[in-house]
Amino acid sequence: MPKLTGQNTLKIIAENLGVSITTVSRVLNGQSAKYRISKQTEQIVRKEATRIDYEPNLVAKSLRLQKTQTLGLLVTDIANPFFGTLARHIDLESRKNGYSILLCDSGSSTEIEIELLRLLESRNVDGVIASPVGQRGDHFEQLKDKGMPMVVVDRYFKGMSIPFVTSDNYKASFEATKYLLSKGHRRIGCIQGLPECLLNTDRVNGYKDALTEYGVAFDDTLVVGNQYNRDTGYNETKRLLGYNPRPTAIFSLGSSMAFGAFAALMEEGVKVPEDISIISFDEQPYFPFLATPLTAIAQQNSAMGEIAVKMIINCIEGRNKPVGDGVFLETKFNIRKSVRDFN
Amino acid sequence: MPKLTGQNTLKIIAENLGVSITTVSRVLNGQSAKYRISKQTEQIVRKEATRIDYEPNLVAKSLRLQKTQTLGLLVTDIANPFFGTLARHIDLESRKNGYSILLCDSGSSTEIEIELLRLLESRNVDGVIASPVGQRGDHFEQLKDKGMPMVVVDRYFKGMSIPFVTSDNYKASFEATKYLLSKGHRRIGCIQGLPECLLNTDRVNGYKDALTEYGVAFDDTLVVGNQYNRDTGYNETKRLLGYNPRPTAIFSLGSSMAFGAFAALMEEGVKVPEDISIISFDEQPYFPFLATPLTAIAQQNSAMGEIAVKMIINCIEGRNKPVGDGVFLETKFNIRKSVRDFN
DNA sequence: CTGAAAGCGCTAACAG
DNA sequence: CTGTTAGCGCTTTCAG
Repeated sequence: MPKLTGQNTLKIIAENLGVSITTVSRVLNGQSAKYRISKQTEQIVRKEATRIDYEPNLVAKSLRLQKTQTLGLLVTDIANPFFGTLARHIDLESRKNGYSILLCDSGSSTEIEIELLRLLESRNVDGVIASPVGQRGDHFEQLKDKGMPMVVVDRYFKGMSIPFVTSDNYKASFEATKYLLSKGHRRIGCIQGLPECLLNTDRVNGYKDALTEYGVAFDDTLVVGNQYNRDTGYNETKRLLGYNPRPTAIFSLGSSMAFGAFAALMEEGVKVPEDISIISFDEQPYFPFLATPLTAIAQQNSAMGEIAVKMIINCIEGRNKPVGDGVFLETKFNIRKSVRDFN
Repeated sequence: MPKLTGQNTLKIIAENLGVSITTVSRVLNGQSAKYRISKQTEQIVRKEATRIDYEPNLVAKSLRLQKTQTLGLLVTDIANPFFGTLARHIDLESRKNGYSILLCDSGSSTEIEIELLRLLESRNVDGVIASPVGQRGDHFEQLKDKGMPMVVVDRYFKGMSIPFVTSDNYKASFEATKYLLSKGHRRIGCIQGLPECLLNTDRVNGYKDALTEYGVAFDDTLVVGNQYNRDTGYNETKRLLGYNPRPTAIFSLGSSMAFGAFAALMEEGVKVPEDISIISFDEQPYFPFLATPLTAIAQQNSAMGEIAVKMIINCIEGRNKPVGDGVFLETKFNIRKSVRDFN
């Protein structure tokens, strides 16, 4: 009696049945019609396959086809809910299209990022969706130039030739700042992420231009921070609190920083929004339930993931549908209770 | 001039150099000494490899070695910060040991879970770390019986033969409930997750036994809910609010449910802890900053991930170090402001 | 309608 | 010290 469990192969089925491996392969790949395989042969092959619970060896298939049906997902921190949500949608959408996800967390280290990119290449992923750590994207461009389909999410670079999906950062930032200005704020601290990152620059520019529109002189000492993380928000907020005159509002260019900022404020006993106002770029589900519900710019998380997958699959499968250079998604401004109205 | 970019192979190096593929393979795998390859040969091989920027084809290697250096990570929802954090540590620890992570999000669907398990098998992962959806773990046992190394995190099953890492759920729940009782609460609503899941049962039992210790009769109408998600917390809280007499406290057996519960309470204008108290099993970073800072049971997230990886690698590499049946990690009870003291 | 044979890129006997 | 050969499991010409 042939074996029932374990690693079955086409060969085993073929031997059990006395047909060729080729035939089994064809049947199981739905090519019976194409090769005019007799209904009867097809029947017995299928039957035997289910009987021994055959599972194709995708590694062998990958090697042969030079296609792994795998996408590399490179993020800076999968524990960050922003990327968690993104990953979820990327995972779902990928699976729908027959791809699996190889997860890589760079921990915001460029060095590791480079290493991981090599790993993904070595593992022959069909494409990579990445949210880069830093300012320079040379290693991304390099990989892309080697022919690896790539899509960048959230962050992007100056003069980058890689298609990307992100939010309309400039516009969202511009309007959030105008909102602050319209409420009478004139001295607005801005906690930024990676300074040279285009994502960041766009947000900062939105902030600046809004000030200009209101005839408020730009004060570069008010723009602080250099990392998209909680500690930055925390530390820079404490620094801003020491300013004289103290800013009346803080615009945080990321939700982790906003969280850190909020924590610092609470720790210092500074009341929001009475003593200081705060707005966050990027939303979190718990924002409405904080001690002071946070006003925030919500990004289209799920759309971002789905579009990224669609773009990369377009690249991979070389469909004619034009792959845009980049997509800027609309954001939603959720006004809550963290901004004081001076009017 | 030989090519410089693209998919290089051992063969290319061998041809460029006029040596055999075997030799190249040996050098690049650090077996020069073992095979007494001349320093000179080693030199030129290494040089050529870096010159053409050779990257081994891990798919081919996997097929040949019957080992993919890949771990399947199966979770119910990667967007949930609990799993996000877990994933992060699993990813880091895996990479340290030379493994990559194939991410699979079941979306809490058993059907998809089964499908994904087959996929992971098909992809020849060396092992799987899973946080199962439901009550029954048959498909997990089946895969394990086929010889797949497996470790279960967070959740676990009755009579399961798969090693697991989780928190000391019973004890943590027992003590949290006692805390509530010590503050004078006698009517304590309990929002549970999957009823038949052992993780849940343990937590419910801790709750029950604490009541018993305080001589409080167990009222099964007070145990509500059936899913580890926000909606459950939200809906069941609204239901509990309708009870007469109304419970004075809610013990939520998961943080997503606690979040939903908190949202429901705020929406209904019920004050925490004045009108009703709340405790959450499982901690979230934002809990201290909510409108009422939530008292919660913190789990050892990072340790859980690291231990899971160590366990699975032990299984895979069949080291002698005994792999325990299961590990129950200590929890930490973080007392904040969400429990009213009736004393 | 079916099969034999080659080969994806790699490692590991075995041979010298 | 180095090379030849076989083969991991699969798909795909090519041949019949």
